[in-house]
Amino acid sequence: MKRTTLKDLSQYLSVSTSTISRALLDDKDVHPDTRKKVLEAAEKLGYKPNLAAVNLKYGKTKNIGFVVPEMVTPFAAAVLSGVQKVLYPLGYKVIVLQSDENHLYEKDNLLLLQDFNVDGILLNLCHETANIDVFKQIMEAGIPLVFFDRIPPTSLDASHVIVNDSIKAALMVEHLISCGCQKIAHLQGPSTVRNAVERANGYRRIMNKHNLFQSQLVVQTSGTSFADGKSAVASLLEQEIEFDSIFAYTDTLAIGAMNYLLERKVRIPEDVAIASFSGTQLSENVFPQITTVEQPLFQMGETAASLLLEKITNPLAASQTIVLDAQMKYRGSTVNKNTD
Amino acid sequence: MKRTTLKDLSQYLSVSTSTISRALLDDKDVHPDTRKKVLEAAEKLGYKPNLAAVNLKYGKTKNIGFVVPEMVTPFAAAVLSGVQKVLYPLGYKVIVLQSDENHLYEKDNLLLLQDFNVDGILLNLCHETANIDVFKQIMEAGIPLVFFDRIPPTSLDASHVIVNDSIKAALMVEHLISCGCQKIAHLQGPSTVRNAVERANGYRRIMNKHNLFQSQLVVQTSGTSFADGKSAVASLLEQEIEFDSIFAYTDTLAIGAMNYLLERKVRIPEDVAIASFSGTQLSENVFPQITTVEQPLFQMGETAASLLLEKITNPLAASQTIVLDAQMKYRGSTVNKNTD
DNA sequence: AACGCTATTGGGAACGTTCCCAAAATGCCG
DNA sequence: CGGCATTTTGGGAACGTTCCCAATAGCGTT
Repeated sequence: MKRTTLKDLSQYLSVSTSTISRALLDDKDVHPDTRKKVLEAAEKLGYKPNLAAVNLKYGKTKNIGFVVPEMVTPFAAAVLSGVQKVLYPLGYKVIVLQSDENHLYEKDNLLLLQDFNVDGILLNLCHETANIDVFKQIMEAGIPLVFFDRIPPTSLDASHVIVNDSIKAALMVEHLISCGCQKIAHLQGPSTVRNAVERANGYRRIMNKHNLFQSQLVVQTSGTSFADGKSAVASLLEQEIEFDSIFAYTDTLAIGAMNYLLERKVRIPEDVAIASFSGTQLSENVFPQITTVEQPLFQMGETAASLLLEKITNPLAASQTIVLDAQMKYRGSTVNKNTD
Repeated sequence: MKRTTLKDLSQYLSVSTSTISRALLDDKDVHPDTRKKVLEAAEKLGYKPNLAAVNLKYGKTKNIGFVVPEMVTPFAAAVLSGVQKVLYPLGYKVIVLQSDENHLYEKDNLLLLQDFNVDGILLNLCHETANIDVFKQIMEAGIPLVFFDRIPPTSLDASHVIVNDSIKAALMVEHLISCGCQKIAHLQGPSTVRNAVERANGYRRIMNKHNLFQSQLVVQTSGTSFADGKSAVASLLEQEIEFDSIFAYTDTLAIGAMNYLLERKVRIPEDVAIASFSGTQLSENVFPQITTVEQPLFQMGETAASLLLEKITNPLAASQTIVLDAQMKYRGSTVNKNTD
């Protein structure tokens, strides 16, 4: 069961390991005949290079860390698919870690990846500022870091992939208004996340523009779970704050809120219209389907992976921030609100 | 920026690399004083062992493959958490691969992992029989394979983790009957998956027992997506087959079906009760919440990882099949069906 | 003081590659 | 056919560990 090594091939063919290595690596100066012989023998003996040895030699592990707050939501999974699409054909291995929306775990995860000696890290962070020191330390250790979706505030010298949150949030609020909504509640998400703030800014801008803004309509949640969405809308009801629609930071918040309302026989969208921002399949797999800003998640993964590769192959490459275009999806949770 | 190596420490302390290695590995015969010195120096110079070198030395990669049909459903994510819980503290790296419910991709993934020289593979397969040869070949190459959830039919010498599908499915059908259901449709899922067949068996047994079985009530879907659930229930409606409830192979099928019915103003559970089998968060995050057989997913991951570790540390360890206990969860999609 | 223990240390091979450098083989020219 | 350039090959160091084996130091015994 022992793996066949270069040495085995060398013995089998009575040719030095140097030549074999060259033949296998498609080196120019090796005789076509010997190359052919080598390739055949390799095939026959089932030779597979020992990656540990190669890694040792090159000083690279070909491991990439992928750290996300959670994976129970399809968000990270969709991004991961894009990442894998780019990275696997190149022989990279993607190591997935979940931080459980806890920056302490996030720190552990990052340090673990550093121990693993990964060639680079793709990160969707769970707290904007908590681990800045860790990010810095890792980058100083020569491990490139690329952020996607939720990025850190200070300008670390790292690449980022985001969407234009503020503008698309603004468009979504305009849409709600065009549906006849006036009292648009906003479930904002944690203030420790840049995204949430950006989207809230877009919301506020349009609400002000139409002279509809009321601070009490904005509910800040501590997380982004379904439960957070529920408790947010519950608090609105409890305080008897009137609202005819909801714009939520994520699909999960929106769905949590919607379910809470449906339990109370509130009609969607007739009584309350609902819109969100995210782009996971979730918004399509509930009833009614939720109007949302759909982010190009697969593309986000591809882009982040490409940026990381750039940094890996050339550590001096300039950092970039790529802004992807998200799409408006109008669905049952908002349209035809007033046709009853 | 160069990593500090044993040699650096050796030079710094004027002590041989052997001793340093011993001190770091907690070898018994090294003087306490020198050990202390070594540990301090290692700390000070930020020594991290080069895993590539260690792997080369030991002939292990400490990489584990985790291959699943998809990750957009929280199922695999929950199992993965359990796997990580067990494996990460031991220094293993988990490489995640998605097969997109396509056995050709599954094959590619497995071969990729073999190229990566992983120490073992955790696998939830997407087709029972298609890749048996690949499984065999990989196991013959000395890479242990542990199956969870969907396992292959023939008795490969591999460990498995499953739940008792048939019994729990039966219990669920009994529950539906106790809710007053008589015409229980079953969305079966692909016949190429053992699970689906087991659950269908449980269903059929109880239906027969109560003399309720009608073959037309069973719809076999080609996949397990939301869309499959929709089209399955659509075909029932189209054929004008009467049903007062649905028992679905997975949460996704159930939800797809439910949404389709809700769109058509069918009341859940009053007109049609719905039950499923899975245990993902999905069933709780729709309205009404879905009655389901909840599998212990985290535990499934832990168990599978432990079984794999056993095989890794002792290649001659006997294969085991561990059957976990799933829990019945009664929720709004079935209870109080007849209180209107 | 010589001896034999044990506790501690050092030297160096080995893991499987890659690649530099030198050696050998080949081809071509006059 | 000698000499030179060019193609092709081989030897062996290096990557950073671990661990076997040998060497040394320390210490108690007689």
